[in-house]
Amino acid sequence: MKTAKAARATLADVARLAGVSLGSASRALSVPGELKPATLARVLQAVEQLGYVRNGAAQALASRKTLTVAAIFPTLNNPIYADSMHALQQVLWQCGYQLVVASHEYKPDRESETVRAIVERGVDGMILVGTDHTDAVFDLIRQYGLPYVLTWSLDETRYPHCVGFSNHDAAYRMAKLVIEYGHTKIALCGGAASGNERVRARIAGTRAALREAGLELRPEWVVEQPFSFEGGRQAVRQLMSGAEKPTVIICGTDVLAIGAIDECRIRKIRVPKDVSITGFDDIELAALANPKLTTVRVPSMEIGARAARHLVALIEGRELHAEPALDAPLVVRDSLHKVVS
Amino acid sequence: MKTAKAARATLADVARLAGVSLGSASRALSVPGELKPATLARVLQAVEQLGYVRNGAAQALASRKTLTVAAIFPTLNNPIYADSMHALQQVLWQCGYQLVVASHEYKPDRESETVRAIVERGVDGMILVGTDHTDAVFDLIRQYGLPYVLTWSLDETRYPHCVGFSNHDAAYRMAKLVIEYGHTKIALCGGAASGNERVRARIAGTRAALREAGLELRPEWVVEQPFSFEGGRQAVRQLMSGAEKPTVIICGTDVLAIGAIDECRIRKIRVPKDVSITGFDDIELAALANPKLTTVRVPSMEIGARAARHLVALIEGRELHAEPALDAPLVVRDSLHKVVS
DNA sequence: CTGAAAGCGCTAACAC
DNA sequence: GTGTTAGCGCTTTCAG
Repeated sequence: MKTAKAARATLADVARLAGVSLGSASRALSVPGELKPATLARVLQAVEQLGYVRNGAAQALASRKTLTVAAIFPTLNNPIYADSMHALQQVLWQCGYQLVVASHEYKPDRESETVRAIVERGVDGMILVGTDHTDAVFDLIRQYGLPYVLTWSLDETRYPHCVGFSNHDAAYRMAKLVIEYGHTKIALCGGAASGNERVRARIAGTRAALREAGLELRPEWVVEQPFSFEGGRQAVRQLMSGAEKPTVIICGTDVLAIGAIDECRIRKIRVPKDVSITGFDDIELAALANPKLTTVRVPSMEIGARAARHLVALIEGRELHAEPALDAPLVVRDSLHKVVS
Repeated sequence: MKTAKAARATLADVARLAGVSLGSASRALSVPGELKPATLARVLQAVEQLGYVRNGAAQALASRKTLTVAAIFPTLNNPIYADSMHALQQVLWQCGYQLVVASHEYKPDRESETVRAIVERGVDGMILVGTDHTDAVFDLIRQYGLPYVLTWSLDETRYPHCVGFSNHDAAYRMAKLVIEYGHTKIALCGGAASGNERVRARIAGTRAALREAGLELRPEWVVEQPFSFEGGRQAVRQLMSGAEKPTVIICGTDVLAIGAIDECRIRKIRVPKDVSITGFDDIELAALANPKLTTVRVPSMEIGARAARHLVALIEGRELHAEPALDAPLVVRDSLHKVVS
């Protein structure tokens, strides 16, 4: 075993020990095919002997490649993003890239600061969630010609490198189903719409379906809550305390929906008997909730995996088959009931 | 707005525009206090005008600091790790560090490959989960004097930079409670013990409590399953199909426990009436399960936050108050019943 | 307080 | 094939 304190060996050390030039040593590691087997072997042997490990900073500086990409998520512990990041990282690893992650907690300012810090540190590409970002964010990325892909959404943008689905359409289909089940007293619980085209698109999709059915959302039945169990609870308190109560609450995310269900349980409001509740995301929890959640299945993992592959292709200048819009099918379970009248 | 194609401005460009030397420009960004306000202002103004952004690779190469740390988790989408990573990232961001993440999917080989790739890419420090790692991992890290902190566990190590709790003790306390509730027919469902001192310590803690009570684990009631809902389901199938059945299944994680509960529901085995089930982790889901899970509360977020602070202190050579063992209290809910005999 | 200059460790022409 | 030689963009002595 090597002594701990030894300064990290450099490629020059390797070259010296192997009795070859710096250039050959470098080539041995990057384009081994271009070396005579004998010299290659000597370099490799020296590498082994010295326990040589490349210096990424030097490599990045000289080659202008960091072999690193960044992903910025709203938050890292939301299961949908955790799943997506997991898939993302797996694919990047296969492609030989490292993953830097950050989160902005839904604060636009934090996002641009984060992008700046990351561009500064150096990455070859970037993955962002959603299509709605501040000018500061786009300016920073474009100014350096950094390849980037937008995820989760196809709404409100014409940028070609998007990996996602139509939130509008998914919400539209869910609302259609709700209406088909006979509901007319419909409430909506979403998150903050500002800087988030996904919630806007979902609300718009819902509205579109209602409009077609000649229905309308009452302003007092549209509530905006943070994306948390508590947010869902709060929504129920607000929505189910008035004189007239909705027969269904369409929630913008499963987390909200599950919080809402739990609050109903506490208040002895039966779901879906007294009020139906729908979600969006289809996190694992959705199938374990009681009642099981009727929701929209968002392919988080696939988004991550595809985004990774697409970004790497962009970075490496490979041919890009355009990404197809992903499916986000309705998952009909138990939390949405037909209205009996 | 600057033209998109412009090559990234360098510090030399800034210096030239500001009419100062490269050195002064550099100092303006790193030690602004040592500059005459007037020159500082000129540099800053040039930076602004050029839209200058530091080149991290060059900075890292020259300063031998990457301002980046890596965290390697078993998997990124397990909620306990996602929570921990979230807290970790938040604190690192405050400290001015970026976070590189990777996962090894519980494969020892993948872990060492990952560590190697990360050391190569360059980080100032590293966070690992658990104390049990292959020699390859420790050699790699120590050879370069890379600061590192171990998390989640205090068991089976004497390394001073650990942020975690005693899994042995927590499991011991849970088993004590189970015994106190009158159970004697006790089954255990854990994950793979190899390369994972947390599951070993939990099993050992459980055994210790049983031994004190003159009880013993029957080999056929100790099952090893992957950490997934399906693993928990499988455990129930295995454990509850024999002639004699346990009255309680102590699960090594909440995910396992919730899978087990769900399988019981499907098979009409009442929990906790027919069989009690306990978990470990206290993920959000634990309180939403039906019945609510009796479990051990693992402070995932605090582990992340403390690990980040500790690692940064290590990197920056600051004084290190030793980290205290964290609390992992029992959370008594509904899934564990007293045995009525 | 500021300028000059020597690298940091590696890649990528370019010759041989 | 392999060696030589410029840099990559920044930090950091060392003078002044």
